[in-house]
Amino acid sequence: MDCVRRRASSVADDRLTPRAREIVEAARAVLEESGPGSLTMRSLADRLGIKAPSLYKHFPDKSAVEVELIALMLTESAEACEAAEAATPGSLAALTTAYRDYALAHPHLYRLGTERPLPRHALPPGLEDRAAAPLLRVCDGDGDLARAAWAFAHGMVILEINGRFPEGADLTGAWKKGTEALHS
Amino acid sequence: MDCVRRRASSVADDRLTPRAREIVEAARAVLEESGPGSLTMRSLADRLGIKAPSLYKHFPDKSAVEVELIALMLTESAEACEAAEAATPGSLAALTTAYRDYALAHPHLYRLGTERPLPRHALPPGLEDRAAAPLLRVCDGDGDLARAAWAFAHGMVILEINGRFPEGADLTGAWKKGTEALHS
DNA sequence: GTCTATACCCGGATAGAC
DNA sequence: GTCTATCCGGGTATAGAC
Repeated sequence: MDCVRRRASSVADDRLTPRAREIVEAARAVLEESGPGSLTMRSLADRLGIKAPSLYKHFPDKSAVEVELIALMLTESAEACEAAEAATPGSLAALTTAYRDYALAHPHLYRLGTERPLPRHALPPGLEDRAAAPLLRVCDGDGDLARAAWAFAHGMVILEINGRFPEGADLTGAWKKGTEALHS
Repeated sequence: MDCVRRRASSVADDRLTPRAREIVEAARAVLEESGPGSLTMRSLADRLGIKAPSLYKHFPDKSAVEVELIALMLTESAEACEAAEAATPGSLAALTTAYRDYALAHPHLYRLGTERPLPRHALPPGLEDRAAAPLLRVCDGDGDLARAAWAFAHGMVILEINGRFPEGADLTGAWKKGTEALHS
């Protein structure tokens, strides 16, 4: 199967022209540095050294750019989970740790990719399943358990990103308790 | 202690003038009907039959209105959980069910109350603790477990609100699995 | 406590020249 | 593929009269 070598692309592959890929990378940089409220067509153009109207030669509208960012996040977090699974097969703890680390390293991107319904029709085929697969394998195909574990991990991550836990609370205990309870 | 009877206020108590309370109730209605993007000072004024600038006689700015909405959400969800605890003491399932029901009945309000850091300085004293107390009691004072259970419940709720689970997936199985695993 | 008028800023997006 | 010029809408918020 290694004839189908998978590229560790920083931005989704053939779906985009080279220039469009550069734009998405710039959008990602703006988003991660300054948050979603600062990602505008103007700020994006500024970072690229062009004017905002030029962007519309490459994307029909802003939401098309955002879709690519969402696809990017899903791909990267799937890759992170696949790597964790490869390193420590069958471990829910390894998976949740990888998931947490990725999300906290890219909070704005993670949020963008989870705060709205998936634009399924516009995503690369199979991406959603790919992102879900490692967790489902760890749960031995138990979809209910996998969803519960996902909810736990997402809840922990997003509550932390949103600053909802008290002050400097140490959350490793909560991660441990939850992961062990759902264990697998 | 019943000399300190607690009112089942629809909007936070003495913190606000009667007119300000009406404004918050209108804001709640707009938010729940049309979503956060539609809650503007203009739309809020429209619903009240006044002009937007008049609102600034009652609130210094828009965020002050939002703080009241957040306080409202926390109070109501705490009340829902307290009622569930009173009806079925010691049951995590009863608690998560009440939490879920409240959140899904008021998705926009719930989201507003969880998507950003708590404005702790502006909230009624003790409200955050009150909201956390029932879950902490069910977890026998185990803070790590309580946080894990909260993350699970919030994750389930917010992923459902955000339309992230596949199509018409039945989630009761996942709720059951997660609640039993964290059991208490 | 409400009004009118208005300032101010910012966003997405289009037309048409080069 | 980029530009300039521009439109259009929408938001928060203030000043000052009544």
